[in-house]
Amino acid sequence: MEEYNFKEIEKKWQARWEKEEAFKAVDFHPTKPKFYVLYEFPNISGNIHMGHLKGTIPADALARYKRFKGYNVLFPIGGDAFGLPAENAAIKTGIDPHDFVANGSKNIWGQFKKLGLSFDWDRTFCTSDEDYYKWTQWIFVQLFNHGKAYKKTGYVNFCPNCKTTLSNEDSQGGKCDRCGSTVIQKERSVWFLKMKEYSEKMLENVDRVKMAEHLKEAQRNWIGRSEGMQVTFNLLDESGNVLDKVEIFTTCVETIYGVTFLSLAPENKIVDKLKNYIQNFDEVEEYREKTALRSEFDRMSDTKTKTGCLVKGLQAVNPLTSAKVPLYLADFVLAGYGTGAVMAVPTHDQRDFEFAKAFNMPIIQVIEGDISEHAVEKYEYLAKDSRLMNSAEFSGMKISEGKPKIAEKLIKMGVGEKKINYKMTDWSFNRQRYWGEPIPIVNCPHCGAVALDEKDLPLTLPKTNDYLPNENGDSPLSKVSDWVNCKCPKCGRDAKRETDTMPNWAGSSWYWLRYTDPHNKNALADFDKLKYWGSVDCYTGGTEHITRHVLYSFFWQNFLYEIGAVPTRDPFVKKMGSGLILDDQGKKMSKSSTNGVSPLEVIDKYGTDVARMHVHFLGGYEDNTPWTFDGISGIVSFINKVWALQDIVKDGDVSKEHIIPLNKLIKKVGEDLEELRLNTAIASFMIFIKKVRDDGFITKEELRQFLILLNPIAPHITSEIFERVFDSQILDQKWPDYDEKYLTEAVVQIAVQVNSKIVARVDVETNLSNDEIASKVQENESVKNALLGKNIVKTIVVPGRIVNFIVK
RNA sequence: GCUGGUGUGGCGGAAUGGCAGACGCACAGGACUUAAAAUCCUGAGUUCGCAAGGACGUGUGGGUUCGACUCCCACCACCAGCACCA
Repeated sequence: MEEYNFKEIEKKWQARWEKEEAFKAVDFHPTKPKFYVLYEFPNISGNIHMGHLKGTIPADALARYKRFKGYNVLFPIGGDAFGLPAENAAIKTGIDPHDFVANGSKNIWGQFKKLGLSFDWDRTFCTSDEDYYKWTQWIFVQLFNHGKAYKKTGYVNFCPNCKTTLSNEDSQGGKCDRCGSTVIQKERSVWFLKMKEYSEKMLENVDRVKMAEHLKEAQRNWIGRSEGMQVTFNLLDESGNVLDKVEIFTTCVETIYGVTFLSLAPENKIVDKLKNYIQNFDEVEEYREKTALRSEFDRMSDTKTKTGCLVKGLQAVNPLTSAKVPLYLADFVLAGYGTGAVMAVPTHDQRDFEFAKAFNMPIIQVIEGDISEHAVEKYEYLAKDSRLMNSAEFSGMKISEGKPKIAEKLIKMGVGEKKINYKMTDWSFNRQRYWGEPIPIVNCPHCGAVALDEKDLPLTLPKTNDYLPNENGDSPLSKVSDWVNCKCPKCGRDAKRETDTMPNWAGSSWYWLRYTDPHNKNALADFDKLKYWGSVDCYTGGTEHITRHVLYSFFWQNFLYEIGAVPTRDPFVKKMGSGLILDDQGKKMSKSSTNGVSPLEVIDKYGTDVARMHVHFLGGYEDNTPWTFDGISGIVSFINKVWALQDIVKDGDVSKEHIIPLNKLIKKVGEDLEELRLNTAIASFMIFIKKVRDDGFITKEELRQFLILLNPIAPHITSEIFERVFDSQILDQKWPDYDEKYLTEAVVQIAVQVNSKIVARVDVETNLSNDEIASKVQENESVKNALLGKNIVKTIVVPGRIVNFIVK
């Protein structure tokens, strides 16, 4: 047998798969059940990197496996193309982003083909294709027409480097998601999508979709649900007349007897409303101006120093105690969360504790615990279920008992109601960028904001060669005046188009739906096709998108479901987060990392099957694994052994020597593929091949089954051997079944223990009963000796594994 | 700080509460070879011992159990998410 020429053979099969369109998904297949596997489509930029290899090949293995199992598999690919790389290239080199994407997608898909990925190439598209973004715009119009998109002026995240507004999701950790610059706050008029309304539904998505716990937790954290109470405090003037009221939000209503002041966000409107009663309004204004200058990130990163400003002339009344307490403005109180006002309980909230110390405020302890150094905080006293004190009739009660009673009293008095707050805010949706979907809105001086009709979509992006915002920070589109000036679709008078574009996350928030019907001209996808393909059964991709893209996806799918555009609420049944390939510094391996290894290099040197298997073998799909060439020789040697099976193949059905190893292999590999635990699947292939090589033969039937099992992991070599030996296509084969009765050997070695200490290992027939096993092992000399003169008080038998005699 | 996760040889990593370290790499010895590479065989957790064999071993300390990497409690370290969210 000649050596395995991976270069030639892998190329041959890749060409054949492409020519024969081997992996086309069939809409409405008459007999096969559907299975939808999705890999997070790549950003159209340069070349593929290790992250793509790590992310795609397990999905490919799953897709190939499910086809053998008789499923009609949809495994599509596309391009996330409205994004930074194309725009940056345009700014830097003047290349038209349309061309950049056309070339870039061709390049990256070509490289995917070299990975031997079994995509349905008939369903590809980029988010920047006109007949795709037509429907992204259509979704925006639906959001607008259903009151889920609105424009509002206020302080929003702004990246001074990218010169664009950003959403919270794009500013995680106070850094711009695209360039890493520190995000500042800027006042602008911004389009928002009412994502916050969907908080509960999105939390339900999080619960339902199968995902690793840490991913669910990250999402729950981001949505930030918190149950509490909204309580009304009356505001009085100096002489005690009720002027107004202020609502506060608290999750710790049990501490209400310990309130010694209220803290308001500097932006709180009540201050303006009661301006005339405030004696130090100059001071108040000065404080507000000072805090306005600090960016929100600044305010949040400096948590040590507490600043504030007493509002003189006003006081608040604790509804339960009637105690009059002062009012402060404090910049740690965020205007955008809850009511922008909190009750301060210095003994049970560390921030209030520090504030009270800084401003010499009185403190009242209402829950037992040591308050000499720190406040006794919620997580602490709740865990202990401590007792209340200084709380009138509730004193002495445990929190678990007192808290609901205090809440009930406030509700009865009409000054409190239960309330749920979320950290997640509405999605700030427009960007001052060229390369994005134009927002299909016309601003008419008479009709206001008017959405385009469906017949006028797509609103295409005009060509330009000026990709920078103007000096006011308006989108580059604002400079294309013959595009901007238009007629109002409603009244026909002169109007101007919205010139901002959508964020790069817009197109990715629904793309899995389009794959079900990518060429549809009349709808985002045919409803029956959406129904047929349903939710994505397994969605693989990076974990870095878990609190961005995946949450946006939940949001949009919920909305589309509610307006009847799609038949399912959950976009995905299961979401798997691909681990990272790390470089030798333990950092994410990327193109920019100094010692980044390109998958193309590896393929060139070792072949695709080896590269794929090596990455699988490095570790679990969801684990981060450092890249190393160490160990790749083991895979090379395995592949060579697979090739050499052709030398020892002989005619015949499954032999009695191999029937058990083969059945075990079928079971193990199938289970591992279901869970994408491919490292252990590979280990079991190695064990099997060792066995047949030791025996010096493999029968044709055994080889047939072996090649099918291995094909999802090493598709090229298995296709080639199959064709050579069986003169037919492996893709037409069915996944072999295993038989329970061939999973255990007739005789197994079990360990015999006396008082849990191993004294012997004994071969035992597997068909014996527990009692028979116990007496059989006692025939063994070492066991006999160990039991000599002892009294067996208990015998534990675990068939196939262990016998333990407890003696006295 | 809060939340979630992880902790196993020299390394990557296996183990439904039942023989810890599968499989692979690296390593050592051997075969083949003039030699090397490749290939094949053998060995190997640590430690004491020439050996037979013994002791100790899954981050640390306790517990439950006939039996714990696995379950429970406390602690430590690392990774990730959130972080003045009331």
